[in-house]
Amino acid sequence: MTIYDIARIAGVSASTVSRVVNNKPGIKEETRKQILALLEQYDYSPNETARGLVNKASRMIGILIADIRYAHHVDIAYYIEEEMGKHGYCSLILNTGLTDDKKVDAVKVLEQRRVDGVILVGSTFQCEAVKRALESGLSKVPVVITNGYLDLPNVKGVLVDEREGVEHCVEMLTAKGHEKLAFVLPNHTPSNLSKQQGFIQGMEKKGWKREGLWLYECPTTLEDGYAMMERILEEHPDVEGVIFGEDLSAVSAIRVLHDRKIQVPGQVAVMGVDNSKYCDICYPKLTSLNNRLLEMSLEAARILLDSLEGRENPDKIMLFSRIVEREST
Amino acid sequence: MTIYDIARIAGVSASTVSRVVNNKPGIKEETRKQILALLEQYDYSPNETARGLVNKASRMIGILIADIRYAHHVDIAYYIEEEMGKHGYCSLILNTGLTDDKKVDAVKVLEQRRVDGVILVGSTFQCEAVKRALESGLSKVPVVITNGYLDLPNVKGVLVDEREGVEHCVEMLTAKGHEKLAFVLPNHTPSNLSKQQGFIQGMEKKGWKREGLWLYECPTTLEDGYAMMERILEEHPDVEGVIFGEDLSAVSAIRVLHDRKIQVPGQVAVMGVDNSKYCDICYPKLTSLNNRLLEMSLEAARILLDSLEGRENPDKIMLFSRIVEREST
DNA sequence: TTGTATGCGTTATCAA
DNA sequence: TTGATAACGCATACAA
Repeated sequence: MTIYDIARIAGVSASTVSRVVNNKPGIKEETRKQILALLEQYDYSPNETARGLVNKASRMIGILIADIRYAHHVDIAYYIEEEMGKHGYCSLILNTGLTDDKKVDAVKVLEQRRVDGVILVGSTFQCEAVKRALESGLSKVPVVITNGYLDLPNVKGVLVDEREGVEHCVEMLTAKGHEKLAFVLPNHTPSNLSKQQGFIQGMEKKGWKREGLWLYECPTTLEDGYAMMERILEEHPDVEGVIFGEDLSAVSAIRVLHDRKIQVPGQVAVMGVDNSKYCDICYPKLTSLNNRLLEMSLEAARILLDSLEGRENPDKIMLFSRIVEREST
Repeated sequence: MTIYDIARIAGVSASTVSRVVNNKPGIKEETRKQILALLEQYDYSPNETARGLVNKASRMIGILIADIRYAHHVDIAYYIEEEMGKHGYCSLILNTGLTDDKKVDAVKVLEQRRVDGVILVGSTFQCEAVKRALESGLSKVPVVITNGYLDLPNVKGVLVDEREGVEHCVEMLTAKGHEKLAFVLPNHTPSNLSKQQGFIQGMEKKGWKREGLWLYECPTTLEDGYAMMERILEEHPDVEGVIFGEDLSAVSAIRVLHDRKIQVPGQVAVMGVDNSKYCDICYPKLTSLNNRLLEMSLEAARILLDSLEGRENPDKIMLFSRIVEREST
């Protein structure tokens, strides 16, 4: 059923039907009613593809995300999809993984689909490869990156001061008497590296030497988190607190301590980052740095909508993280 | 940059460029090379919207999901997106919530977008409203529903025998000496109701009367799960086991028992359904009925691809659930 | 091997 | 208030 079909049945031209469909003025009330009835009767549904072609707007946005299965990522995707949906935009969600080539491929897909805007979820997209891909293919559409920044005229960033946040974590733990701390770095994203930076600076303020700090690296899985905590305990049996760069491995670490009958937080305090659902599920409940991912995603959607509708916004917006204390500290 | 632009620069016609772009035969090797170079040089990217219009195929599929934030839903969406992406299809993921009108709206959106196929995630879409919406708008495209079935010529279903699965849970628990069991029903989806049915039948086999069974209802949240378990303990202090229709509330229940120093599974055994990530995060780890959501989603994607590419498949495919024992039973 | 013409379903411009 | 016509970018049948 196209506007031509409807037009033929109604005995009018296609443009008249189009006007009715789009609620344009300048149509006699009588014909409008008649056509509206026909539209209803034949269950007419406008072809968005054709609209997109002539309007040069797909009313779709792209959401690039390393892996939507991470609890904090999925929340972001959910809220963005919901918010954009309210404004008539569909979301094309692409899981890219962490490798450059797949991220670039995903940008190409969005380019072919002629999305009207893009949201990059996570600082992993703050990299040269993505920057170049955006420059070549998507330099004309607004882009928002959460938890990162790309120096491109069409890209805006929503950031969280995770560096400072983790520094506060160090302060809080030492204030509670946990002085011998370790930090566990997840993937090498700019965001994670800045968390590590915060740890280093926090410890230096307490008089520790940079070289002597207990810095570790560990992938974002339960299994790796478990092995990580075991290793820390082996290498530093006197450890008094561990800050993990994300929640999932921290959750496993808690379990290690529990299995070994090491008091949490009595003997060893544990913290995560992301303030995800996992924090309330493990035992004891995990204290975590709330890096405001929810607010960040809503901000990102808002900024993208602003750009899409011609409203101005600053290039960078900064949110402040805060510690959510639970039972593990 | 369109094929016309490239054609003009190359001094050929647009159809020649189109043929090169689509790797069609019947082009002199020399011109092909020349155009390929130009395509590369000018960073040509075919407009999928225009292609979709002429090909009458969007190469997009729709994924309808009540709420992608549920751990088991997001896994499904992830695997479907990945699998379809490999075959050149983009996924339009829409969160519909549980109300009929929003589900119907989502179907309309997919209709307007002229998706080539649809996957409905979860038995919540097995309802009259969705059925009618599909009939009116999407009767021409293949649809696959996971964990449910709709009697429509273009709809195929992938099902899991959760009824039988929960019946086995009852058997297992009673075999371990937990005889006084309660069941907690999440939302009233067909899937959840069949789990409850399995519980009832399992208990009846053990000689219980249907009327005396301890049946409860509880939304899928940590808070509600906590209150639920408290209520069960209050009303039935002699309870020996609880089967929750999904994992999240079960996780909270475990915490209640732990807080009250009630041994799990010594005094009270707890089970969930979905075998989600949550099971490994809580303490003690949660035994859960694996309803094979991962395999189901891959099957759904495979069936949809088969339909899209003209291969036949049975209308229903049944998978069998199995219990994954952890520490809570 | 290549080009011309047409159509996909819309919206928009201009004329009536 | 309405209609004819031309785009939008591409693929394809047919002609050359």
